[in-house]
Amino acid sequence: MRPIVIEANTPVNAFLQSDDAIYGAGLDAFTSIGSLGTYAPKESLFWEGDLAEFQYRVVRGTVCLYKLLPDGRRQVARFCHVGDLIGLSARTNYQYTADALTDVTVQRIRRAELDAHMEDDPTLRRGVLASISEELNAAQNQLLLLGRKSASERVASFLVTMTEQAMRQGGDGHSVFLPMTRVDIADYLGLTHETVCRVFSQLKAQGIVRFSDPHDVEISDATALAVLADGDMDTRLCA
Amino acid sequence: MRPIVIEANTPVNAFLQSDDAIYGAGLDAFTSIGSLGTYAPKESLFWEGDLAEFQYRVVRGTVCLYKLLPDGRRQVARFCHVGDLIGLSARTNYQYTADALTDVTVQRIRRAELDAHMEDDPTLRRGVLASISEELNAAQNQLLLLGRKSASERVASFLVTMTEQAMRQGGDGHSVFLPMTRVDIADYLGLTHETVCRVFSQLKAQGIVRFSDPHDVEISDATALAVLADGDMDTRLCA
DNA sequence: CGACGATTTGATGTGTTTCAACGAAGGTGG
DNA sequence: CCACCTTCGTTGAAACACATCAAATCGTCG
Repeated sequence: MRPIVIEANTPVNAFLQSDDAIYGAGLDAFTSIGSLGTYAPKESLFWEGDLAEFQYRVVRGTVCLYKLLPDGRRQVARFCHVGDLIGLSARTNYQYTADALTDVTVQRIRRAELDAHMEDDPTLRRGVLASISEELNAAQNQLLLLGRKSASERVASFLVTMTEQAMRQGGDGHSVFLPMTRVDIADYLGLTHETVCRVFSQLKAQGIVRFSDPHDVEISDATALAVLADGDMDTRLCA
Repeated sequence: MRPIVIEANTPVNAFLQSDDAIYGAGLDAFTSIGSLGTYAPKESLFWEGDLAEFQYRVVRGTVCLYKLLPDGRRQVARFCHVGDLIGLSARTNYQYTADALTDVTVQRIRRAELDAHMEDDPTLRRGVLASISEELNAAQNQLLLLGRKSASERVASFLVTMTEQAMRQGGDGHSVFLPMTRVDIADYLGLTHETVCRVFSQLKAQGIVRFSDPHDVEISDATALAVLADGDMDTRLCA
């Protein structure tokens, strides 16, 4: 049973990113009318069921969105990185909890304000629609992962996705930082943290990845990883 | 290995619904500018990877959206019922395949046309945004199901969802028609068809459901089903 | 009537979970 | 500054839920 406690005094994973790495076409409204907020690791931006007053855009750090079952089982729906929007929904209440994994900076904007701006700004509208539709896309890929992939395939897919993410933020595609814990990864992949560990160890033994420490992966064989992830070769990650 | 074949001559599950059961606020554009299309069971509306020329709205019948892995493993992302929109995405290509499960009627609208209408019609915009955001919501609930629920919980959740769906279409909440096969259900729930069968049999043995035939469930104990689905009592289905 | 697909049930196998133990790192308090 | 404690990560052994393999039944259609 995972305790539902907010603790502010935890090890801070240095995961700084330059502001110029922010992307997201047509989402300037967040910059111009949003207010900045900062959160320490393990702080919650909001809880599932809360009135959805704000919508967010990540400026720095990583946020984890998840749902809980009554008995404490947890499913992470998404890790949000720089540029991602959080809290878009037609519902009046948040449908998941959002926790900061690292030191996080967000632009916060009131729903009503965003809605008003969207009425006037076709570019913003398209940006928001594109963002939510990409989110849906990612969720559907995750359905395939959770419903049909083996443990190794899930972990490999996760590493491929994290690598792509890192490259969008200017990474070289070889060294990737994982801001989340093994438990977070497990709850994202529908596994236990022990299984995630074991697969990481297998991948190390096969010479596909190397860990300088638990949060720093080096991708030694991106092709092998991509094949493992999909049973398929057509990927943008081939060495 | 599931053969990728379109067959038009298959048993037709009578799943007629009156047109007045159609819902969806602000989506009249589909009615006014869309053209009607009909599909026989097992016919495909489109394939994953196809150029996404049209967007669809279901008028009659049930459509099944799914993704395949290279080795044939399948994950059903969604069953689309009357009123649901299909093919909304910022991508230029479809991200999944869409098959008719029953005789299906859809309103078909060209992407460019829908986009143009959305520029002019705030109500349509809100309707589309609400639809896609509900779709995202459903997908996130399915992530929790696939990542963290047991076989019995998955099947119970499925029956609860199907019952709610039937009630939105005017059903009484006791008798529910399941247009899909056991394999479809299994591929939706991340199980095998044998496991789905066994859980159905357990539920029958526990007096929670009754089957007059494999496609017609009678929900005898909606409360028990809801508890099984979530380990929780707060549901709209309680007898 | 015979063939085929869908459903159901049984027997067996296995991938992942569960339970357990240990080590490393970091923060806290004496 | 050091002992203590907690969290996180890792690995091993055992248990289990579900998958796999197999076979029988049923309904439908040609």
